[in-house]
Amino acid sequence: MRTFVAVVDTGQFQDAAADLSITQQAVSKRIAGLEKNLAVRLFTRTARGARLTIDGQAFLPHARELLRVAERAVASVLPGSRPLRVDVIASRTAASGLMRGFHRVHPEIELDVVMLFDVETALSAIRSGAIDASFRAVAVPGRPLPEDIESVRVLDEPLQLLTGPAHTLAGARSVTVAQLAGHRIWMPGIVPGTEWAAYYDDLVAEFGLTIEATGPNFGSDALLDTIADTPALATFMGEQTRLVWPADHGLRRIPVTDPTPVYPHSLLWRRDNPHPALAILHAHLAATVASHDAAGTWAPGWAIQR
Amino acid sequence: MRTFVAVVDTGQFQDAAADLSITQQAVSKRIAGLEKNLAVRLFTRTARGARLTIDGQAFLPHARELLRVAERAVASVLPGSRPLRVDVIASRTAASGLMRGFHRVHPEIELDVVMLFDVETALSAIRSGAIDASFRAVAVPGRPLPEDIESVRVLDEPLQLLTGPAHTLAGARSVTVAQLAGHRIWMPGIVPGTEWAAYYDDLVAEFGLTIEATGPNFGSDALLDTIADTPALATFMGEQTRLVWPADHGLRRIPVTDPTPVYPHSLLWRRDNPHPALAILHAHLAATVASHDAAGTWAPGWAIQR
DNA sequence: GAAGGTACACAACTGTGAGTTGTGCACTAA
DNA sequence: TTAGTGCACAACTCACAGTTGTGTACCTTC
Repeated sequence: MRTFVAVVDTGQFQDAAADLSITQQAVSKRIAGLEKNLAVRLFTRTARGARLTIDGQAFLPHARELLRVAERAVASVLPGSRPLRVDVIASRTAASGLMRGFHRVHPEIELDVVMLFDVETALSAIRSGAIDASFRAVAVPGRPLPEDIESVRVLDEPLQLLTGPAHTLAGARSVTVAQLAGHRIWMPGIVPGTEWAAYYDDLVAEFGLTIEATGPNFGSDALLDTIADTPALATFMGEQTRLVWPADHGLRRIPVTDPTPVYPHSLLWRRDNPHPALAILHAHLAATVASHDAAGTWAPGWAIQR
Repeated sequence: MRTFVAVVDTGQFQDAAADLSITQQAVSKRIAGLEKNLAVRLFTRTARGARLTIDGQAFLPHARELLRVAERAVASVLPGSRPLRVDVIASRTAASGLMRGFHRVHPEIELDVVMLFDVETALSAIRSGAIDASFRAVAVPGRPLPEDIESVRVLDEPLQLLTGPAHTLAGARSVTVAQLAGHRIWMPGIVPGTEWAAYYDDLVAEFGLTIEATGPNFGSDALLDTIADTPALATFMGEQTRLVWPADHGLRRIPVTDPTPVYPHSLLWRRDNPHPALAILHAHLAATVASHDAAGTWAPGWAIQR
């Protein structure tokens, strides 16, 4: 591809060869090989160089695009000034929504979004420099943030109840936390020891809910399937979580009140991380993000910032 | 890249090897080579397979994108069902605007836009099947359309006068064609024998204008530069042509009236071309395109459809 | 804790093919 | 014609991708 583009840019096999520091014959072979693979003639050879055929013209923008993508791919892991690498707690949560908003405002900043296992993994990744920032809930009891990690609370995401159409509460406009006592709430895939587990442990302890956090996570499809079909089962879901689900399947999202449980997202990063885009990310979040610990909401005591 | 993605998808070197019909050792070598080139570890090897490192996670979407682009690149020249290939008379004209509009409405249709030399080249390319359709002005005198080529007039693009800030007409809200007599109008890069030349020949003959079509085309930058700096010089430009030019440079676009010269764009295609997207393109253009030969406009006699 | 199984890495070997040099041919310009 | 330019073909070399064979680490099972 690089050779093809070089020939297009120079207009000659010979000059392209010089650019690539190989012989003209090698360029000839590469182009011939490419043409053979594609079963198409890319250049018309003349005595004054090479001109693109129509197939070559059609191929050219794709070739350039390929080189661009390849360059970005390499840049994504380049130890030097690689794209800003941000860990989000899960796709389709408020955190990735925040990152989408950031990308809209700053499309020039290259981003790589990854998803790590838990806050511990995220912290060691931040400390090692493997990632630049993480959206997580802090600080889980018994795990104070290290000295060199900074954090700022950026968003409280209200939890909603998700039920199937046959659930007792399916018709409610909203439910109070007290009303949820006695109902089975299913949160599969919550791994003990993670911040999710700590969050729901506190929620259970505070309001006497029945949360079944057991069972493997077979993916959100399986979860939603079960919720839709089981009248006695409900689950919690972030307000901003986008369901990938046929709209008419009868799933109901019901706001929870008195108080509204919110999941506290903080941005974590290493104080001495020199990545220029990191400061822009703080500034963006500080400017765009709603207030937290609002009246009528509940978050675990360890997350409340004094 | 394909190997990397295969390992990610299967979670194991062995299964990836089976997918690719090579040995596990070859996969190991390929991944090791990729990691060496990138100077980064992509997988953590465990006794139950391979898991992505953080660098690997960041790299993965780029790798997938690269494969997608590569596939599209091959498809762009695939003799079978390749993307619809359309020739436009020049970028930044109404024709490419039409194609952008078509792409907005039908993003699922793969397009390749090329620019051929003149209507003759376009016609032979259409007949040979190298391209599927072409936006051109027809029918130039002495060159009737072949029997097997169909055409439909799709757009009349009004010409505007483009002047520098010091030009006599720079302050005018609009000018009549009669007012242009005696002014120097410069259209470099118009090659004799092309449909552009035929168009301007007719325009000159009809209204007694002075059009200097001589001189090589050094690109639109050079043209605009000269126009901006030369008080006695102006040029024509399509109303929908987008200038890539600092807005404050003082260039003036002045509508021309009594009558408004319009450049007649037709869509040409081979009657028996079976490409499914071609019919969609006709239908789209028929539905969205404004009327032509409107009152108060002028087009060459050979272009008027009876 | 020993035995067996799984999964990846290393070593040695082989063959393809990318690159090289050398040359030929087609076209252009003087 | 003649000289010059530009790409293709031929023969050769060697690097390396892929193969077989083997080693090692780790997990599972009894």
